[in-house]
Amino acid sequence: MDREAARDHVLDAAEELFYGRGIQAVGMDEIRSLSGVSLKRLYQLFATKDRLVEAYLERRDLSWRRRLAEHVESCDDPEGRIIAVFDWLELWFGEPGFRGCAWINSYGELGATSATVAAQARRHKQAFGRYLETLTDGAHLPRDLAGHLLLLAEGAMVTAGILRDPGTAAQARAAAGLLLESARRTRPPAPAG
Amino acid sequence: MDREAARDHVLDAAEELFYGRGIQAVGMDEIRSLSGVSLKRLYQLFATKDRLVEAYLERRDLSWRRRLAEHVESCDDPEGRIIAVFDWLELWFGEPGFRGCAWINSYGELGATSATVAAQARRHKQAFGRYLETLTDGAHLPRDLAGHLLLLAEGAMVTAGILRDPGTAAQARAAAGLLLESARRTRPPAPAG
DNA sequence: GTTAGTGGAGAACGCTCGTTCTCCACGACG
DNA sequence: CGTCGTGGAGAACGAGCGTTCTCCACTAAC
Repeated sequence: MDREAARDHVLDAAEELFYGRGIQAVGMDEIRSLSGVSLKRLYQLFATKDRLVEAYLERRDLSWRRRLAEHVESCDDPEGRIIAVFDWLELWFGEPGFRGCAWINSYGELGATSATVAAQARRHKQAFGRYLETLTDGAHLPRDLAGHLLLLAEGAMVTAGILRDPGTAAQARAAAGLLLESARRTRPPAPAG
Repeated sequence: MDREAARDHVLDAAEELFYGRGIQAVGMDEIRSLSGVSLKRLYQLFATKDRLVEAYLERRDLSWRRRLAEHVESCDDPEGRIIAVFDWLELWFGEPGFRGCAWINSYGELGATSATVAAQARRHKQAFGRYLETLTDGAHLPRDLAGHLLLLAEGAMVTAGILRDPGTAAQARAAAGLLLESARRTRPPAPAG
C-alpha cells in the first residue's frame, strides 16, 4: 500500500470514528484497527493525534462544501438554489449515522482547549456563511437574508442531531421560504429585459 | 460546612469548569480545588463523575429556563414576549465567559457515548421548544412559528459561540421579527371586544 | 548465502485521571 | 486522660491512551 492510499485509509477511519463517537472517545489504536495501517506508519503520516484531527476536519470541510455545492448547482433558478440548500440538509440529516455537524460537535468537545479546532470550526462556518451570501447575491437579495439563513441552517443541524426529529429540515426549509419571501418583498427582482 | 452548602459549592465549581473548559478536560481534582470540598466528601455527595455531570446539567437547566422566563415575563405584550426571547439571548451572549450552549457542547462531547447526557440535551431542547409554543399560543400564532423560532435560537447560540460575532443575536431577532410578521399575516389577531 | 533495510505487530513507557485508601488531627464522651 | 468516630489532605492504585520501542519476517543487492 503506497503512502497516498495509506493516508486515505487512515482519514477514512478517522472520519468514521471521530464523527461517530467523538474525538476524545477514539484512540489511535482504533484508527489503526479500522484503517489497517500500522501504528508506525500512522505516526509517519500524522506526527500526532492533533495533526490527524486537523487533517480530518480539513478534508471533511472540503467534501462537505463540495457535496452541498454540487446539489445546489443542479438547480438553475437563483431563488431555487437558496431553497435547495435546505433540501440538501434534509438529505444529509437522513443519512445513516448522521450525528449533527462535525464542527459544532468538535467545537463543543475541544473548542475551549484547542485553538486549532476552534479556528477550524470558525473558518468552516464562515465559509458556509460566505457561500450563502453568494446565493443571495445571485438572487439579488439582501445579504441580511444570508445571515438569517445561516442561523436557520445551523439551528437545523443542531436540532436534527439532538432531537433526531426527521421533520426538522422541512421546518427549516419552510422558515427559509418565509424569510426569502420577506426579503423579496423589500427588494423585488429587476424587471425582465 | 453542612451537606447542602458543600453540594452547592461543588455544583458551582462544576458549572464554572465544565461549561468553561469542557467536561472531559476537567478532572475531579480541579473540582475539589475550586470548590474547597475534600475528595472524600465530594464522592459522598456524588458517587461518580457521571453523577456530578448529570447534576450539573440538571441544575443548569432549571436556572437557564428560569432566567429566560423571568426576562420574558417582564414583558406584557404577547408578541413582545416572543421578541424578548431574543433580547435575552443577546444579554446572555454578552456575558463574560459565554461559550455557547452547555447542552449543545455537552452533546457534541459526550452525546455519542453517554445516553444520559444525550437524553438530558434532548429534554432541555424539548422543554425550550415547548416554552416557545406557550409563547406562540399566548399570541394566538401558529405552532409552526415556535418551531421556526427554535431553529433560529439554536442557530444563534451555535453561531455566537463559534463565530464570537456580537451581532448574532440582533440578526436572530430581526429574522424572528420577520417570521412573526409572516405568521401574523396568515392568522390575524382575534377582533377586540 | 549473507546482510542491510523496510515495514508490521504489538509490547512497553509515561502520563493523566477517576476512584479508593492511608494517615492524622480534632472533638466528644466516658 | 484515653479512645473512638469524623473528616480532611493527599498518596496510591488501576485503567486508558498517546507515543515510542523492540523484535521479527521479508526482500533485494552483492
